[in-house]
Amino acid sequence: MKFTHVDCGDCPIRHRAVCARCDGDELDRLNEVKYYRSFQAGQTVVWSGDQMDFVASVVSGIATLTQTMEDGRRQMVGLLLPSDFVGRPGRDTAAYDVVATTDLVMCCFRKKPFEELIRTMPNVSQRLLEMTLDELDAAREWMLLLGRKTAREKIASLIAIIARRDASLKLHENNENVVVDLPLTREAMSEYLGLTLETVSRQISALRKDGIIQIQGKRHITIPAFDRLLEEAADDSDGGYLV
Amino acid sequence: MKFTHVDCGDCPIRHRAVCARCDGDELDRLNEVKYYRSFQAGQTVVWSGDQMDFVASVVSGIATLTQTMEDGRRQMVGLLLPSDFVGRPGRDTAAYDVVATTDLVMCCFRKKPFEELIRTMPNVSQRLLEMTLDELDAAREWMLLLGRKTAREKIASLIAIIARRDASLKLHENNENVVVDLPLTREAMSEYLGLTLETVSRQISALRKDGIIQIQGKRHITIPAFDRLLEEAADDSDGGYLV
DNA sequence: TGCGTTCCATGACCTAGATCAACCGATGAC
DNA sequence: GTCATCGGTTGATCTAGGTCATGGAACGCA
Repeated sequence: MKFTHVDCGDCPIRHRAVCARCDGDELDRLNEVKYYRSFQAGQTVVWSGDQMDFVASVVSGIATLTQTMEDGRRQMVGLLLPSDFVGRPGRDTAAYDVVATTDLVMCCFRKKPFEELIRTMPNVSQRLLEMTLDELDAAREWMLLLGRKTAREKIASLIAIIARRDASLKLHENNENVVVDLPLTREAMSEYLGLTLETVSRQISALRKDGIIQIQGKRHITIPAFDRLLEEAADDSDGGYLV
Repeated sequence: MKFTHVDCGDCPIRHRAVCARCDGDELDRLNEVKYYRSFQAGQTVVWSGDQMDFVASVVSGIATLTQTMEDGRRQMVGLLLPSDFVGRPGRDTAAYDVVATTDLVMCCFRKKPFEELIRTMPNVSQRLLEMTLDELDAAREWMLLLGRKTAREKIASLIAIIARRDASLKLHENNENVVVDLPLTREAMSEYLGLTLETVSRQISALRKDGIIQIQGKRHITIPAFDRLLEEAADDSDGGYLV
């Protein structure tokens, strides 16, 4: 068994997802059940409770997983950035609303045959286990945020999380003047953080007034000193620094 | 390859954990790296950041996973009941404090050889994937609770969750007079729910005054009508009913 | 028998964040 | 060119839950 790092067939990105360690034969089998789908910003990929006959990884764009209560209260429970994986082998209805917040391209795998591949390709099931464990860690970090952080800390944490995720693409010298484009509306942020959108808006303004962040337009943020943002986030996780 | 449901060697329970589908040979290999550990109530299994050279499943008793911030704020991120699994293949330091809240017996597997078994025994890695996905679902339900539920709803949800978990052992006719023994102190409940222990105490009193629950002693609870508790919990998940 | 300690309940008060409301600029349809 | 909509900001006010403080029951222990 070869262990090579290769792209997933003709996917435009090197998936963190399902095939990082598969060899040629295995990729052929994955490719057989693979197809692409595109969604426009705002479009719903699936509604909670609906049939979901595929699993997928994000190629480009951003999507959210959201839970809704009967009276309309909403809580985001997952944020899908490029290379993230959605879908649950072994379940055939979606447990959450999946919504594209920007234009979105997903690399989908038909569920039934994919489940068969998991059974017969240990590389795929191990990769999936690793990714799921990572997501569980992220969910638990998020639980700390929801349960114990103040509004200001929540905002600072969110900005730091997003900055870290797309920082892997860019280079920053000395963690100064890090630039982020928020991919979420104030409302989506409030659903992420368990706040109202007014509180989100106010706290962003407060961070700006205190010089922690600078804002150009509504979504474009410059962070003069990333360390100071992390202090505001009360973020003692060691993965604190970019790059 | 046989697929049989067997106990894990001489474990006193049928693990939901790692070996539900393994056959004789595979169980032998699991047994080679297996050992038991007991802990007293209150004892710490591992501290966050410490070496953790095993993974384990709970045989009896209850343990909690908790994250602590630098200033002492604490958030529980996992509640381990019998048959639950702890430990992260592929990491060698614990990410959370693991504390026994009652006397606890764990069935441990030495990490290094266990990781090897995952690589070579697809049954084990698939079982682990299923369990991790279940935990991720639970974590996301928990996020909804932390982010959007009121104190009263949080308490009702917690009681319902615990009732459901140990209800699988007992029989209830018609979901009436369900009995639960809370395995947690008021403080531990507050760490679970993202509240203070005073609020927990007050809300439990309120549910008692409103006839949703009855209390004998401090921890023993009778639920006259489980449906009414679920309404209080604002719990629209379909797994709502016992049994 | 008295004395800590642990766990829990409840009262008095305060504050962070929710709620309600007004307003602004950009965009796009007709 | 006007009007409606969407995303965002900010102000005024309210309240759920936090904070601080007191007391009480159960338990172990010398």
